[in-house]
Amino acid sequence: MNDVPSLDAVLRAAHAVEAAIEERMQAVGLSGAKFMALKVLAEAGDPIPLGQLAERLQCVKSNITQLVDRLEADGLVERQSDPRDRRARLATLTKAGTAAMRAGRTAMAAAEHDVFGGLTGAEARQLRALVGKVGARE
Amino acid sequence: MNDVPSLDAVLRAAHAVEAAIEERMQAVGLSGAKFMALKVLAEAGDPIPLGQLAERLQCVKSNITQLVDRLEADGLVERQSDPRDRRARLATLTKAGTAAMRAGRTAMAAAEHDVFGGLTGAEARQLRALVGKVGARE
DNA sequence: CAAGATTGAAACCTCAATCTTC
DNA sequence: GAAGATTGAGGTTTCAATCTTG
Repeated sequence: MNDVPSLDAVLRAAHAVEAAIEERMQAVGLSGAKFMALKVLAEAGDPIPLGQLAERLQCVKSNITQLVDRLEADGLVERQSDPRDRRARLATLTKAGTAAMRAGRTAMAAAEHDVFGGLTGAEARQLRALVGKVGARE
Repeated sequence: MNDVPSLDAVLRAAHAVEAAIEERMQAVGLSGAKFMALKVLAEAGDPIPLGQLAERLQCVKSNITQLVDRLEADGLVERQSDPRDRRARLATLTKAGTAAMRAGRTAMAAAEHDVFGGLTGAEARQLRALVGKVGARE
C-alpha cells in the first residue's frame, strides 16, 4: 500500500547507527561528538577559530563553546588567543588529542563494521547512494 | 583513503530526517519525543504505567519521568494513581493531548513527504528494505 | 529483596541575550 | 553596528542512587 519507507523504520536504523558509534567511542574514552571535533581539527592541520569549527560541524557556536570546554577538561584540545583578532579563540589539538583522534578513527571503522556488517557490498553501495539523496535536502 | 564515508552519509541523512520532524512538530507545538509518547498513549487506549511507556518508547524510565513532566506542564497528559499498585503511576491523555496527537500525525506525514519526496517509488522501496537490515541486528 | 518511579548529575544540542572587539 | 565567543535557560537523553511499595 504505502511505498514510502516508514519514518519509524528509518529512525530505528538511525538510532542503531548512533548507538553503535557511541558504544565504540566509549571504549576509547570518546563520544561521537568529541571525535567529530577532533577529526575536524586534525584535518585542518592548524589551529582554527571556534566559529569555523562550528561551521564545519554544522552546529551553532554555543554548542562548540561547551564541547571545547569538555575537550579541554579532557586534555585533548587547548584554546589559544589569535594574535590577528583578539575576539577570536583558536582551538588546537594536544598530543593526547591527536592520539585520541587516531583511536577514534579505528573505533569509527569498527562501528561501521557493526552497522553494515550484515549487508553485502552491493547493498552497502545502494544504501550509500540512497541516503545521499535523503541528506541533500532544502 | 576514504576512512568511513558511509557512516558520515548515513549520519547526515539521519540528521536531516530528525530536523524535518522537529521542524514540522514545532509548527504544531510539539517535539518528536512528545509526539511519540502521545502516539503510544493513544494506541494503548487506556492509561498505562510509566514503565510500560518507557518500554514501548525503548528508553529508560527516568527519561519518561521528565518527558511526562513536560507533557503534564503542557496540559497534554495527566498522571493518575493506580488503584491496583500504589507504586505505579498511570499516564493518560487529556482532551488537548488527543488533539495534539492528531495534529502530530499530520505533521509526521508532512515530514515524511519532506524527507522522501525526492525519491522515486523504486528508490523508496529499496531504502525501506535496506534500513530494515540495518536496524535489525542482535 | 524486586519493581515502579523519581531525583541528581552529566552529555549534547538549541535559542536568545550579552560582552568584547572589530 | 557587525563579528566572535560566551552565558543562561530549556529540551532530550543516559546513568547511578534513592524512595516507596510489593
